[in-house]
Amino acid sequence: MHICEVDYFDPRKVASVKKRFKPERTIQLLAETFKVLGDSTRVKILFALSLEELCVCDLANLLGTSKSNVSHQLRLLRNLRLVKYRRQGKMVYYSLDDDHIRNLFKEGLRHVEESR
Amino acid sequence: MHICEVDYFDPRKVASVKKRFKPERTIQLLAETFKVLGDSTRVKILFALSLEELCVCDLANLLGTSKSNVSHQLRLLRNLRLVKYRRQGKMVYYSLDDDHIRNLFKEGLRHVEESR
DNA sequence: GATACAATTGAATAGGTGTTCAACTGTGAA
DNA sequence: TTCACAGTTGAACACCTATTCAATTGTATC
Repeated sequence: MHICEVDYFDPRKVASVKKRFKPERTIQLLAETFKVLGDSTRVKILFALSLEELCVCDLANLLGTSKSNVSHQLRLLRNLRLVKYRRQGKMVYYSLDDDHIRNLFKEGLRHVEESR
Repeated sequence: MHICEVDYFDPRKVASVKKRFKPERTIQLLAETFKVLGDSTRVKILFALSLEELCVCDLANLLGTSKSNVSHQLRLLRNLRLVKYRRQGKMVYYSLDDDHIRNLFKEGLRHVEESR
């Protein structure tokens, strides 16, 4: 055990971990991605979009909330490229951006469904 | 296209999605799990623990923050059973609870590292 | 043009969250 | 029992976020 000005810790371990650490930017992006998934309204939106392409009105009706709210949440999801959209007339149809997010979702579901 | 009191939407699609929806409790748990992953301090802690078993002091030194802060974050991670710990003398050693969380992490990393 | 309406946007606000500080617990050693 | 210190806890505070409301934009139809 080694000493430091304030506290005891294991500098060998700490150095070894530090060496293998991901760059700050990667950590940041990862946290932001998880954060945007960390809200039940957005989880519902993403789950719905994993089943069908839907418009804002469909989503609002499905979730029992306002179009405005859905639109706000979709903007966050768009910013992190988790969903994509296409315009058809007055409607805007949303869907998942790729299979990555689908896998992330599936892995998360497995975690919460298998434990307890 | 069908009409509803307030807005236009597709009741066939909406009903189909509704039928296949996960229970509210599952959605909630999934959102909570993602939410706890959605903070860079906690991401760092989890990434570090995915490499080595570490004590609170090690983590505080590694992240350049206080033991108090690390301890607070670890409590959140403990509550969702993402990390486990063992006491050895005065020290408490933390590690990832299982491989689930490791996979979730890996999937998230793949997402942010591959895109752009 | 004017109207209808899906969707977006900005402001406002109530409630939530991360970090710090100080006090406290629990364990081992003297 | 007393001390040292790793770790935890609670309160406080500044900051962030989800939702609502009102106003606006964009597209199609009349």
